[in-house]
Order: sequence, then structure tokens, then C-alpha cells
Amino acid sequence: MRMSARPQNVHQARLLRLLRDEGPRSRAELGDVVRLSRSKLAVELDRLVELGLVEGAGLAASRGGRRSGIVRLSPSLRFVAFDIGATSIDVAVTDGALEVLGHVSEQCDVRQGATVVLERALDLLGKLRDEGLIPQVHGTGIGVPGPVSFRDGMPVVPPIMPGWDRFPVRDAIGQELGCPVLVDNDVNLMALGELHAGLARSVDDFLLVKIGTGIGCGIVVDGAIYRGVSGSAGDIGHIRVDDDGPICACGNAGCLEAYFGGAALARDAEAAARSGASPALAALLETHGRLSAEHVGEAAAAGDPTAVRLVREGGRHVGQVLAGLVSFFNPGLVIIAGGVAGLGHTLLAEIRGVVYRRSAPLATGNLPIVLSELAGAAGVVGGARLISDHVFSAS
Amino acid sequence: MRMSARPQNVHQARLLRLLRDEGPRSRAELGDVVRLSRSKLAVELDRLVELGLVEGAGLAASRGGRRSGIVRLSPSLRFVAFDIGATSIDVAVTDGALEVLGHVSEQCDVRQGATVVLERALDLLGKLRDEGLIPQVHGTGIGVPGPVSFRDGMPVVPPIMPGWDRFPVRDAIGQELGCPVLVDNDVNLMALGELHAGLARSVDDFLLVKIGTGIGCGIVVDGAIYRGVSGSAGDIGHIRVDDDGPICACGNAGCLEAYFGGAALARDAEAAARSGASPALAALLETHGRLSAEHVGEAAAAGDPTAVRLVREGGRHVGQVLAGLVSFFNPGLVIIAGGVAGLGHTLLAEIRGVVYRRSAPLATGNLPIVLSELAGAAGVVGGARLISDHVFSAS
DNA sequence: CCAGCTTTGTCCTTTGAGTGGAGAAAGTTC
DNA sequence: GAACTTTCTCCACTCAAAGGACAAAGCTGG
Repeated sequence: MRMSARPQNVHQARLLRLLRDEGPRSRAELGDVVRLSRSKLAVELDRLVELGLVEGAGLAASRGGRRSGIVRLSPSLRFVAFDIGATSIDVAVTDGALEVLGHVSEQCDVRQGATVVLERALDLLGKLRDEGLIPQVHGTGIGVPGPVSFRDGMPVVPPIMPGWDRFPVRDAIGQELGCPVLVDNDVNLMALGELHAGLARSVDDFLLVKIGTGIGCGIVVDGAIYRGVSGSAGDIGHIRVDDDGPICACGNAGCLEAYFGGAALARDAEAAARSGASPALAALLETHGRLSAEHVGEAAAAGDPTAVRLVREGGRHVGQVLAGLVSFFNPGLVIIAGGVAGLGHTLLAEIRGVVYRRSAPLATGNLPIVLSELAGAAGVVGGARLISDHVFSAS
Repeated sequence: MRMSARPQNVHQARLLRLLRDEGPRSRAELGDVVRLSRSKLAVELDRLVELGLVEGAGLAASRGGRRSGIVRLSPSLRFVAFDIGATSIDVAVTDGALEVLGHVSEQCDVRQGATVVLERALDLLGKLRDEGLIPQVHGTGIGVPGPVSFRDGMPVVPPIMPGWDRFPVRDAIGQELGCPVLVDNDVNLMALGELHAGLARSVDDFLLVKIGTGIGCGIVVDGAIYRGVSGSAGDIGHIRVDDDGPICACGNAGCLEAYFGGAALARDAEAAARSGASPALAALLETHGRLSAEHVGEAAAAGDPTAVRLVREGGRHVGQVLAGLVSFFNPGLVIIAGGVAGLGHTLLAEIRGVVYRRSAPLATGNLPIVLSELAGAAGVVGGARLISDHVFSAS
């Protein structure tokens, strides 16, 4: 397979990102935006057309004189994103503007190990390929549920991914698909997804808190993911809430995750069901055999006081940790995402209450705290964005 | 006064910063470091000489052929730094390499208001000027003990600085001195000082925790200060440690500062002295009429068990908060600074113990936690660095 | 439908910055 | 002191970018 094209300089990279984020534009409009002479702009656009990255698309409406030619990203551009979760695999294909063209998902336990899980992921991609959606892959972004050495493109000592430690995910998939590949933490990708298509589009510095099986945080500084010196930045699940809280799997007591991870919430819900404190939860336990965060959400929505209390308490603990992080980081936006985000407004109200009360006033002065609107798509859109930023940059 | 010169392009800016940080260099050595043709390097250096920013300084040792000419920053370059603390003013003058040439300091209550305090600061600068240290001021960096709108160059709703809110510090001093001025939070400047001359020289991402009257944190991301969206990032004094802790001046209970700010430590020490729990502290209270963090340090160094306990407990609380921030931010270094840093190894040992036990293992794997070695100079060196980075950048 | 104006696209000349070679100057080594 | 090395300066050459001229395309109003 021919090596897929890359822009040759910063101007071309800039133009590609502009077309990706703002959609098709006339050459004249592009000239208004970028600081280039008409001649040079024409040259760079012609080169992008030659490279097959851009193509003409008819004429724009007149602005009072000759009509200008519209250019757009080549419709055959394709990015692939794998979002590997603790218990699921999501695979999506997007066009150059990162619109999702196809998205398949299946349950899969990440603990089966890298070889098995990546094989399944490639199988899923095969499905999309069979639908004829993928003429050519220009890049692939992969999210995994654990710490990643971004530089090396591999997980490092991931706690919930046995058999993945230092597995060369980037190089293996790169070999397989013959395209550029980047690997990152799944929460970071969700943050990138929100940055691209969600509520964070116009925010430079924000936090995305994902509450799922575990609890993690994506940090965006100046429009880019901040990963820290060893790639573990945002690992907030084991921040201390109290000294005398529940014992956590990590060995310490009172970690946030021990209070309100998916596992902790299920544990508390089952306890409430068994103790008879909550008839609603007891009924759900009877039906399903076990309880999860979704069931608590159901019961809370139905007005079960115990379920509501569980959500409130969880929100309070998240809020306590988040209040500290908001004081420290002074973000312009906080997004709450993950399975538990389905708990909705009860959760959000509680988090907001604690954060607005406990954070530095200057930091909360104009701080929206919102639920993610992208739901399942955030991860894959973020994966596409990650690799697209890479491919659409001057080599 | 003639507007002082600025570099004309990125190459000149790069060369100036190189000479600032690495010291005088021969033209040939510079050629090895920067990626420029010999001719262009010569042109740019000649221009810098013309601008008066750089000058020749004899010949370097031969490297096997003709000796190369050494260039250095002009010795008449001067940066001024004001470090305005809660109870003190520090003024320093540095050369182009940010070596402190003169440093004066005096007690001064910041609550006297902007006009009075800045007047005093300019008086102090006058002293240094009288010593003939300041042929010309190329830039001034100012640190103030509260949140700052960096863009506007003024404090915003600073809690301990009545009369300073939105006072145009940058413009007022700029008018007075006729040079570029930048204003920032004093903790941020200390972090910049450590980045330039301290232990953080080779670290891109680190935290500086200052424990003084209040408790604050300077955040360096990718070699630059991170200020957050409203300039209040790093305001960690009011992060919650416990729900049932001491009441804080901010109205909440259990803030870090209420446990271990300078005021809290003095409060606890005086209580211990009065209750008879600590004879050593009682004696110091007798002598001085009141107690401060330094006295606790003295008593602890002398082996007083109560004083040692106070330091340990304080360290533990700082550690608890810091552990969370380390998990979140994954820094490459943590520096403890401020008056309380004089408490030394007892404090540091306690902080380390808690952080290494409670932070994510990946984040602490290779994380030095150290005491600042710059002591009082960090602030003014940081101020000089701030404005120097600005002046030594392409306009 | 046509003349005159505006906008857009293309070509071509001009400009200017940067490169790299030649050669002189200055040192070292044997 | 001869031969080689390194450094510096000067200069011719290359190449990218700017911007003007002109052609093409479209609108407006009579």
C-alpha cells in the first residue's frame, strides 16, 4: 500500500485542520482567514489537491463578483478509532472531518489480554470494511483503559489490564493496518472528543471526569492533552477522600474510587437491597441477579429514597475531590462523563453544590459543570482527533 | 529615555536566551548549537551587537585552528524584580544572565494599599540606583501575594491585599520606569526562579508548594507557568483536608491553610505553650510575646516533642493534599518552599511519607520531593526570568 | 442585452532572505 | 617553517514569497 500523504509544511497543515474543523470553504474565504498571499495560498491548495488530501467541490455563491471555488477535504479520507474499555470494544470509522461513518461495538473483557482483544478489534474493523466504508486508512487512534506511555505507544503497568504491560500496541496495529497509529488513555481520548465535537469546542483548559468502572480525569491544557511526565496524569481514582472510608483495591482506605466507582456503587446498592433499606433496589436485584450503576439510576429516577441517597453521597465525594482540583487547576469547564453520568441531574446537582461551595471563588466564578453530550461517541471521536492532529501536522 | 531594544526575530531571541542560560559562548560554539548557516548566524549576531544587546568579549581558546570570537550579553543589561509579600518587599537588580547584582528588602505590610507599597518599592529601587547598579532598565517583573490577571497586569479580588483590587500595577510601574513590566502571582515567580536557577532547571513539568502565611502552588507545564483560565490556578490553600477540621478564614472547615498555614501553626504553637504541653514553646512565647513558624522550627530542632508533633501533623496534611495533586498532575519534581520550609527535614520526611504512600505508584516512581535551595532569592530571580523571557522574545 | 463595476484566479516579475563556496586570516602540529 | 585546521567575511547563486497586471467570471442597472 502506498504510504498515505502528509502535508508538507505548516501552511498545508493549517489549511487541513481548518477544513476539518470549519468544514468546506471557498478559496477566497480561506484567503481571508490565513495570512498568506493569494499566490501562495493557491500553490499550497494545489499541492494538497495533488496529494489527494483536498479536492474542489464546485463554486461558492458570489460575493459580488466572480464565484470562488470551494475546496473540501477529500471524501475518501478515513480515520479509524479503537476505544478499548474495561468490558467493551468500540470501533469507528470517520471521514476527514471526523464525522463518524460507521460504529460497531461489542462486549469484551480487556483481561483476555492484548493479543486476543486486539484481534477482536481488528475483526470488528473488518465488519466496517466489508460495508465498503474504508477505501484507505489514513490513521488510527487507540484508547485503552489504563496508563499509557504515549511516546512508546504502549500501556505501562496498567492495573486492570493483565497481559498488556508494555505490549507494543502502536507498532502492532501500525504493522497490521499500514498507517500511522497513536495510543492513549481512554479518558484522554474522551476529553479530545469533547474538545472536537462536544461542549469544550471553544475552551482551552478543561477537565473531563469519567466515572465508570474506575474514575479518571482527562486534562486539557491550551487545547492539548496534558499527560504528565510518565503519562499517568489524571489518575484521580485513588485520591483520598477520608482516612476512615472503605478499603480500596489499591490497599489504601478512603479512595474516591472506593466510595463511588462503578464497583463501589454496585456494592452499596446490593447491600441496600439485601438489608431491606430499598424495596426498589431489592426488586431490581431479584430480577437481574446483580446490580450496577444503571440500576441505581433507574431506582433513583423512580424516586427510591435510598437510591437517591446513594447518588447524592457519591456526587458529594466526587465533588469534594473535584473542588480541590478546580482550585488547583482553574479550568474553564468541567465535563462529567462515563456510565455513571447516566445518573443525570441528581448527580450533577450534588457535584455542583460541593464544588461551588468549596472551590476558590475566583476559580468557580464562571465555571460550567456539565454532563457529556457525546456519550459513547466521545472516545472514538477523540481517537480520530488524536491521529488526525498528528497526520494533519507538518512532518 | 530611548525605548530599549528587543530582538527582531526568533533566531535573535533564541540566541539571547542561549547566552542568558548557558553563559558567554564563542560564535563557533553557537553555530554548533543553533541550526543556522554560518553567514546567517553572523548576520544575526551582528544585528544583536548593533542593538546593544550583545557584545564581543575576546577570543575563545583554539579548537585546532583560528580562535573564535566570544560573544556575551551586554554587561549593561539590567532587569528589575519586585517581590511583594504579605509583610515584606524585596527588590533586586540582575544582569542579563539574571545574576542578582543587588538585593534589598524591608518589612512592609501589603495591606497599606497599592499606592503606598509601590511607592516604598520604588524607593528601595532608588537605593540600588544610587549605588550605580542600574545604567538602564530593560524590564521589570513584579510578584504580588494574591491572584493576578496576567493579561491585564493587575491583582483581581486578592483576599489579603485590600486596596489592590484591579489596581493597574503593570501600567503604573511601566509608566514610572519606562520599560516593559509584567505582573504575576508571587508563587508563580518562585516557581520560575526554581526553573531558572534552582533544582527544576532540567524539569519541564513540576510543582512548587509555598507554605508561608498562606499556602499556594506554582504550576509549570512544559517549561512555562500555567495560570488557568482566570489566573487563579495553584490556589491550594483552601483545599479540603477533612470535614471536621478547624474553621478557616474563608468560612469553610478543614481547609489546608486552617491546618498548617503560618497563622495556624502559630495558633497551635501558642496553644501548646499556654496549655503547658511544651515547655520549650512556652519559654519562647515568654521571650518573644508571640510565636511564629520559625519558633516552632527552633523548638523542634531542639527536640521538643510537641513542636515535632506539630510539624509532623502539618506535614501530614500538606502531604495528603499534595498526594492528590501528584496523582492528578504527575509532575517530575515537587519543591517545598516558603518560611515553613525552614522546618526542614522533619517536615519533608512527613510529606514524602504521605505522598509516596498515597499517590499513584506510576506518578511517584521517580518523583523527587525537595526543599527549595534558593530561599529568599527564588521570587526575585523568577521576576527577572519572567520579564526576561518576555523581552528576549521576538516582538 | 450590454456597459461598467467587483471579485476571483493565474501568471509573471521583482524582491529579499538564506545558502554555500572561495579565499583570507589566524592557529596548531610536526 | 610547511602543511593542515578552524574561523571569519564576502559574494554569487538559489529559491520562496509577495504583489502587480491581466484575464475570467459574475453582478447591477439601464
